[in-house]
Amino acid sequence: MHIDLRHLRTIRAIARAGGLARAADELNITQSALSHQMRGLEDQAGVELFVRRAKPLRLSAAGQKLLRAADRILPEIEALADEFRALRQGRAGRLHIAIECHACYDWLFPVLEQFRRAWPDIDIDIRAGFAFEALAALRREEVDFVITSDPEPSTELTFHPLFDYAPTFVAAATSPLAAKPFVEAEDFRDETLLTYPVERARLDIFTGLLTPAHVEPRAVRPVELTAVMLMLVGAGRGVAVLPDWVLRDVKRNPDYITRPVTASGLTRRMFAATRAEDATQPYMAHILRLARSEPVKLQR
Amino acid sequence: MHIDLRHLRTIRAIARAGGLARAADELNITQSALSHQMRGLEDQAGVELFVRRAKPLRLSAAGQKLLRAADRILPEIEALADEFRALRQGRAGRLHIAIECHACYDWLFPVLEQFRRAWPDIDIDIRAGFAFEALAALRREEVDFVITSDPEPSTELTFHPLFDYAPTFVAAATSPLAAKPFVEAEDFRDETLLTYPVERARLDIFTGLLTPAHVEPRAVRPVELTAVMLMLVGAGRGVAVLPDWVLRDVKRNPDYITRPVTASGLTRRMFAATRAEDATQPYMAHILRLARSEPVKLQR
DNA sequence: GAGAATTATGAATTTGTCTCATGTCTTGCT
DNA sequence: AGCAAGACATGAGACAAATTCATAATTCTC
Repeated sequence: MHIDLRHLRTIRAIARAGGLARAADELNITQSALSHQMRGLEDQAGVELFVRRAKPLRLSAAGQKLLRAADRILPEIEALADEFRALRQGRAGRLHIAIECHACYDWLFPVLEQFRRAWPDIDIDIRAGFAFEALAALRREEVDFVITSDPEPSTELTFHPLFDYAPTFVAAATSPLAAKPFVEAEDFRDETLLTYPVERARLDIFTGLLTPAHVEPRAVRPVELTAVMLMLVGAGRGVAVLPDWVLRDVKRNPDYITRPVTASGLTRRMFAATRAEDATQPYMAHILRLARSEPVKLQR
Repeated sequence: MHIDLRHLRTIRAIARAGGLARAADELNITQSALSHQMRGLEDQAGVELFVRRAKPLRLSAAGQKLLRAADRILPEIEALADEFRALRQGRAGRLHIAIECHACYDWLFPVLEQFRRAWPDIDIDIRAGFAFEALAALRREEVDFVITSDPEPSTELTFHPLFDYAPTFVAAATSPLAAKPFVEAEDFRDETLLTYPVERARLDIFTGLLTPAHVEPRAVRPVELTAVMLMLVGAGRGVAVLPDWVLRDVKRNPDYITRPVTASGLTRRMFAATRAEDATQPYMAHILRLARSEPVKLQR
């Protein structure tokens, strides 16, 4: 059977207008077309849709079933069209985020909380960016927003600078290194270094200091969670290098000391990557604005 | 926007099959057609429906919305088609009944109760047939089944004989007429006659006796309900002529007497009228069978 | 029962959908 | 890295279907 949305619209118009002629007017087609159309459906379905004998035209049992179906289905189609419109206008959309940076959860959650309120129709999700190549996933549209500190030149992707941060050394207050105004590569030789469990190429302390200096810490211990890492540091079980914003609370804690890495301090820049085509979306502009301002508050 | 059920079926097949080519196979259509089709909707709606860059093909945000809509809407269409099929096969249908005969409720309700159980998909309704021309309404398909004792020749309508009944005189046991073996026209001259509030042409006692004999009762008092009528008769406030099946209980009640009307008794035949086209429907056959057997039980 | 209004019908036209042939892109293999 | 295989895109033409136009047939109203 070949029921079609057109038939639903037509039966609805006929019921509303109370006749083919008026309904045709309403739908901006000829009365003839409606007659043919309904006739076609009647033939296909093998049922009478309305009682032709009587004026005003009345719907038959089958016609009423059709009408009820129309009243249920057409609004759904309308809603779908609205959703598409919203998508096209950028009111709705998808924002699946991949973070290559463990410590970024700290500022990302507050950012998303604000964003969610402003853009209720955007579908938000976060995918831990450690199991896969985040930028490749971005290119393949598996995610839409990647937080990374390693931009790579690309015409397809846009890298939006978010903020600068200083990978900062943190140790227990009892550490001998507390005596130094800053730490340097050699200082790590006898330390247990606590890091997130990712490849060294994505760890600031290795890319920015230890790898160029060819220094290997006494031990490198992977730790998943920032809070656990800080706990271990406080207990003197190791030292760590973390973004400054993570250490905001720790700086005021007498159990810890924080020191710049090298005399001048390391400086890194955090980026958000999007596909170039998406970069103009209003909601992208908004989350970028939030992702620039929110972490800075944490750094102060 | 020109969303169509075809698009819903297609997106569903694509999601199920995991690609245009396989989906095309499933729908018995070329891959090219699907490509064109989806492209057309994308152009119209101004949204991307799936991520083409990656294999296996994945639905975009918009595509997923479309798919969800399809999963909600297509089953409704299926259900509608099923209903049409039921209507065509005569499993479903409408049985709106008009009765011109007040006393017929007595047997009609038990009949409908049985019928309802056998044909749950038939839409049953009763419309008191007093306010309008029942047979005209039948012709105009405002009702589907008319209970009447006045058939009129028609090619369009079919009159199915149901059963014969005897309009029977009933009075209080204290009535002087109790002495007579039957009543005749002259006996009404000094009586208050209780009747249903309908035109005389539809009252058996007038059409069958009083009008031909040119006898006018002392008074004619309209009463709506059969039970009330019998109560008034029992109290000696009037006499009535009612179908025999209504008087089944009264016959065994010493407060009442019942007598044939005229020496030979009146005999009338009850009919059910349907449109000729409907007469072959299986459910019509069923209700006719019930309407023939049930009243006879009441008459015994 | 004539006129007005409404629906039905048939042929022609327009519109839209599908297929065919082929191009382009992605991917997986060596 | 290059090539073959698989999968989607594209354009032109064939085909089907929906619509229109013109007109006939109903039904209702006065």
